[in-house]
Amino acid sequence: MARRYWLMKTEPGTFSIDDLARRPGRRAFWDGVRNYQARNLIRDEIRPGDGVLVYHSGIARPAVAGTAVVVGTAAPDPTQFDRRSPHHDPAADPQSPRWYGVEIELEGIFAKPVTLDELRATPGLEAMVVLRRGNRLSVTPVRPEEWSIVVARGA
DNA sequence: GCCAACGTTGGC
DNA sequence: GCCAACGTTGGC
Repeated sequence: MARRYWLMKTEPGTFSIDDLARRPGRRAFWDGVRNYQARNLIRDEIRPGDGVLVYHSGIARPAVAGTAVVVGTAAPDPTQFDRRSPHHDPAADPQSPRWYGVEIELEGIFAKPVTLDELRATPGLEAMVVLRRGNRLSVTPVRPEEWSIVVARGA
Protein backbone atom coordinates (compact mmCIF):
# COMPACT_ATOMS: atom_id res chain seq x y z
CA MET A 1 0.00 0.00 0.00
CA ALA A 2 1.33 3.41 -0.94
CA ARG A 3 2.39 5.80 1.77
CA ARG A 4 -0.29 8.27 2.64
CA TYR A 5 -0.20 11.64 4.29
CA TRP A 6 -2.13 13.34 7.05
CA LEU A 7 -2.32 16.57 8.96
CA MET A 8 -2.82 16.42 12.70
CA LYS A 9 -3.72 19.43 14.81
CA THR A 10 -2.47 20.09 18.27
CA GLU A 11 -2.53 23.07 20.58
CA PRO A 12 1.10 23.70 21.44
CA GLY A 13 0.15 24.79 24.95
CA THR A 14 -1.06 21.24 25.50
CA PHE A 15 1.34 19.27 23.32
CA SER A 16 3.74 20.87 20.88
CA ILE A 17 6.19 19.53 18.35
CA ASP A 18 8.93 20.51 20.80
CA ASP A 19 7.30 18.28 23.40
CA LEU A 20 7.40 15.49 20.84
CA ALA A 21 11.11 16.18 20.24
CA ARG A 22 11.81 15.71 23.96
CA ARG A 23 10.05 12.38 24.24
CA PRO A 24 12.17 9.22 24.39
CA GLY A 25 12.82 8.14 20.83
CA ARG A 26 11.02 11.33 19.78
CA ARG A 27 7.86 9.22 19.84
CA ALA A 28 4.44 9.83 21.30
CA PHE A 29 1.04 8.18 21.27
CA TRP A 30 -1.34 10.61 19.61
CA ASP A 31 -4.30 10.52 21.98
CA GLY A 32 -7.28 12.62 22.89
CA VAL A 33 -9.03 12.51 19.52
CA ARG A 34 -12.74 12.70 20.32
CA ASN A 35 -14.37 13.12 16.96
CA TYR A 36 -15.79 10.16 15.07
CA GLN A 37 -14.57 11.18 11.63
CA ALA A 38 -11.04 11.68 12.91
CA ARG A 39 -11.32 8.47 14.92
CA ASN A 40 -12.28 6.56 11.79
CA LEU A 41 -9.25 7.89 9.93
CA ILE A 42 -6.94 6.87 12.75
CA ARG A 43 -8.50 3.47 13.24
CA ASP A 44 -9.18 2.50 9.65
CA GLU A 45 -6.94 4.46 7.30
CA ILE A 46 -3.68 5.48 8.90
CA ARG A 47 -0.83 3.00 8.45
CA PRO A 48 2.73 2.70 9.70
CA GLY A 49 5.03 4.68 7.45
CA ASP A 50 2.43 7.35 6.65
CA GLY A 51 3.58 10.97 6.81
CA VAL A 52 2.15 13.47 9.28
CA LEU A 53 2.14 17.23 9.08
CA VAL A 54 2.14 18.43 12.70
CA TYR A 55 -0.04 21.53 12.86
CA HIS A 56 -0.15 24.01 15.73
CA SER A 57 -3.60 25.51 16.27
CA GLY A 58 -5.12 27.88 18.78
CA ILE A 59 -2.24 30.34 18.64
CA ALA A 60 -1.66 33.75 17.10
CA ARG A 61 -0.02 32.30 14.00
CA PRO A 62 -1.30 28.79 13.36
CA ALA A 63 1.20 26.81 11.31
CA VAL A 64 2.53 23.46 10.21
CA ALA A 65 5.46 23.06 12.57
CA GLY A 66 7.15 19.98 11.13
CA THR A 67 6.69 16.39 10.11
CA ALA A 68 6.35 13.02 11.78
CA VAL A 69 5.96 9.44 10.67
CA VAL A 70 3.38 6.93 11.84
CA VAL A 71 5.20 4.11 13.62
CA GLY A 72 2.39 1.91 14.88
CA THR A 73 -1.09 0.72 14.10
CA ALA A 74 -4.11 2.23 15.79
CA ALA A 75 -4.68 1.21 19.40
CA PRO A 76 -7.42 2.02 21.91
CA ASP A 77 -6.75 5.39 23.52
CA PRO A 78 -6.19 4.64 27.22
CA THR A 79 -7.20 8.15 28.29
CA GLN A 80 -10.85 7.31 27.53
CA PHE A 81 -10.83 4.96 30.53
CA ASP A 82 -8.84 7.24 32.84
CA ARG A 83 -11.17 9.11 35.16
CA ARG A 84 -8.52 11.70 35.89
CA SER A 85 -7.83 12.46 32.24
CA PRO A 86 -9.44 15.49 30.63
CA HIS A 87 -10.20 13.08 27.78
CA HIS A 88 -12.03 10.62 30.00
CA ASP A 89 -15.19 9.27 28.40
CA PRO A 90 -17.58 7.79 30.96
CA ALA A 91 -19.47 6.01 28.17
CA ALA A 92 -16.40 4.24 26.79
CA ASP A 93 -16.49 0.47 27.19
CA PRO A 94 -13.19 -1.43 27.52
CA GLN A 95 -14.80 -4.35 25.70
CA SER A 96 -15.39 -2.21 22.63
CA PRO A 97 -13.26 0.91 22.85
CA ARG A 98 -14.71 4.02 21.31
CA TRP A 99 -11.56 6.08 20.81
CA TYR A 100 -8.25 5.27 19.19
CA GLY A 101 -4.82 6.79 18.92
CA VAL A 102 -1.64 6.04 17.06
CA GLU A 103 2.08 6.26 17.76
CA ILE A 104 4.08 8.79 15.78
CA GLU A 105 7.75 9.69 15.63
CA LEU A 106 9.16 13.10 14.89
CA GLU A 107 10.92 13.39 11.55
CA GLY A 108 11.87 17.02 11.67
CA ILE A 109 10.93 20.44 12.93
CA PHE A 110 10.61 22.94 10.10
CA ALA A 111 13.29 25.60 9.87
CA LYS A 112 10.44 27.90 8.95
CA PRO A 113 6.93 26.95 10.09
CA VAL A 114 4.43 27.12 7.26
CA THR A 115 1.73 29.43 8.53
CA LEU A 116 -1.97 29.16 7.84
CA ASP A 117 -1.77 32.38 5.81
CA GLU A 118 1.02 30.87 3.75
CA LEU A 119 -0.94 27.68 3.17
CA ARG A 120 -3.83 29.76 1.90
CA ALA A 121 -1.59 31.79 -0.38
CA THR A 122 0.37 28.93 -1.89
CA PRO A 123 -0.64 27.65 -5.33
CA GLY A 124 -1.43 23.97 -5.27
CA LEU A 125 -2.76 23.97 -1.71
CA GLU A 126 -6.18 25.45 -2.46
CA ALA A 127 -7.91 22.11 -1.92
CA MET A 128 -6.30 21.23 1.40
CA VAL A 129 -8.98 19.92 3.71
CA VAL A 130 -7.62 21.88 6.65
CA LEU A 131 -8.26 25.12 4.75
CA ARG A 132 -11.93 24.45 4.24
CA ARG A 133 -14.13 26.97 5.91
CA GLY A 134 -15.43 25.79 9.24
CA ASN A 135 -13.15 22.78 9.23
CA ARG A 136 -12.70 21.40 12.71
CA LEU A 137 -11.36 17.94 12.01
CA SER A 138 -8.23 17.32 14.04
CA VAL A 139 -6.98 14.72 11.56
CA THR A 140 -7.30 15.44 7.85
CA PRO A 141 -5.99 13.72 4.72
CA VAL A 142 -3.22 15.40 2.74
CA ARG A 143 -2.53 14.72 -0.93
CA PRO A 144 0.99 13.68 -1.94
CA GLU A 145 1.41 16.88 -3.98
CA GLU A 146 0.28 18.94 -1.00
CA TRP A 147 2.72 17.15 1.25
CA SER A 148 5.58 17.89 -1.16
CA ILE A 149 4.73 21.56 -1.42
CA VAL A 150 4.39 22.08 2.32
CA VAL A 151 7.57 20.18 3.16
CA ALA A 152 9.53 22.10 0.51
CA ARG A 153 8.38 25.37 2.05
CA GLY A 154 9.13 24.45 5.61
CA ALA A 155 12.34 22.50 5.41
C1' DG B 1 -36.03 10.63 12.87
C1' DC B 2 -36.29 15.58 13.74
C1' DC B 3 -34.33 19.50 15.65
C1' DA B 4 -33.34 22.78 19.52
C1' DA B 5 -30.01 23.32 22.89
C1' DC B 6 -25.64 22.92 24.14
C1' DG B 7 -20.56 22.19 23.95
C1' DT B 8 -16.27 22.54 21.43
C1' DT B 9 -13.02 24.08 18.00
C1' DG B 10 -10.17 27.38 16.27
C1' DG B 11 -9.35 31.68 13.70
C1' DC B 12 -9.40 36.33 14.57
C1' DG C 1 -12.68 37.34 24.56
C1' DC C 2 -15.72 36.84 20.59
C1' DC C 3 -18.22 34.22 17.56
C1' DA C 4 -19.02 31.28 13.34
C1' DA C 5 -19.19 26.67 12.32
C1' DC C 6 -20.07 22.32 13.39
C1' DG C 7 -20.77 17.89 16.21
C1' DT C 8 -23.38 15.69 19.82
C1' DT C 9 -27.14 14.99 22.88
C1' DG C 10 -31.64 14.21 24.24
C1' DG C 11 -36.64 15.26 24.34
C1' DC C 12 -40.38 14.38 21.64
